Amino acid sequence: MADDDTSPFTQEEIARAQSYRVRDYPEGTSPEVDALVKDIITGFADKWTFVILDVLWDKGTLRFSEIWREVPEISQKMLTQTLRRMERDGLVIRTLYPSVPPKVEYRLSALGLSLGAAFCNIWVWAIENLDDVRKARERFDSRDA
Amino acid sequence: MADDDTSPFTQEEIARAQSYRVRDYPEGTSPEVDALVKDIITGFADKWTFVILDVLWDKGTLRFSEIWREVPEISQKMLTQTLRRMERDGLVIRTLYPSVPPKVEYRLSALGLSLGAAFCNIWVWAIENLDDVRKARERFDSRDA
DNA sequence: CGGTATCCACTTAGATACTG
DNA sequence: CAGTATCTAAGTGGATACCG
Repeated sequence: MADDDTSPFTQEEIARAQSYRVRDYPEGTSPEVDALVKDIITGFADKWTFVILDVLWDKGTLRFSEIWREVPEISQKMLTQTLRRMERDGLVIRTLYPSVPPKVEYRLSALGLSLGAAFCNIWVWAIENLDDVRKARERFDSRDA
Repeated sequence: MADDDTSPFTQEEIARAQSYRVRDYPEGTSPEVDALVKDIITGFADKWTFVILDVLWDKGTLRFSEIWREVPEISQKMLTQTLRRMERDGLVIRTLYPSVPPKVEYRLSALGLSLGAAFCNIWVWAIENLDDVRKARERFDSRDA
């Protein structure tokens, strides 16, 4: 949003909003980079990626079954799929111990760790604004009661 | 992740990751709050919400058709749906001018603005780590060539 | 202009069965 | 244990037509 005085927000609101933000956008991003970035973001804007990132952030290194225990609502298929995609994107490191039965461990890479840190702000936002969202929903839903 | 010395990351990697993060989690979140927060997050972890949040952040106040012009790939149905949900969640403010033909303007609420600020970090992360992700993908894809 | 309603193609994800 | 393969139910989103 432009930082001129057409802003519909008070200084206080803006300051509060900015408290969730660390850095400014880099200058002069090309439309091409823009598109790629949007691609990456929308690719990661996935329910399970979010949850698994959170779990690995909290617990460190986990086996496949241990992750599953932390997130029982996920199906085995989706867990495998999500982990595979995160591995492909360089977010998690998969270590296979060739024993019988096999043992596979997952942990965040440095890249995944940094993405987790970025997501932290969203998490904090959600906690701090949970009530406002709830109230907004109630207000909206009771408008046509 | 636990901050003990079992961490698989170097101090530098951790410092770098933390540069995307503003605040720590609040202490002692209950499992109940946890679930609600996860709900909100996964509810917002949606492709179009992300894009529209970005557009309104950049442009300020826009009419329905103006948003659509900024995001031509979206269908009218999804645009309406997404905007409606964002309005319900208190993220955007919808102003209807009862003229003929009707004119409807959308802008971020203070709540939406603060969520946008939080998402800013993800955006910055994507820009700065675009290349690493691309390389990781190439490496992964060429492993079984 | 800014929607809503309907229909339909396609994707997605859960359940189940099987395997190295 | 940690997957893969297959089938199917449900959900999602696009196209189209129409409306205040």
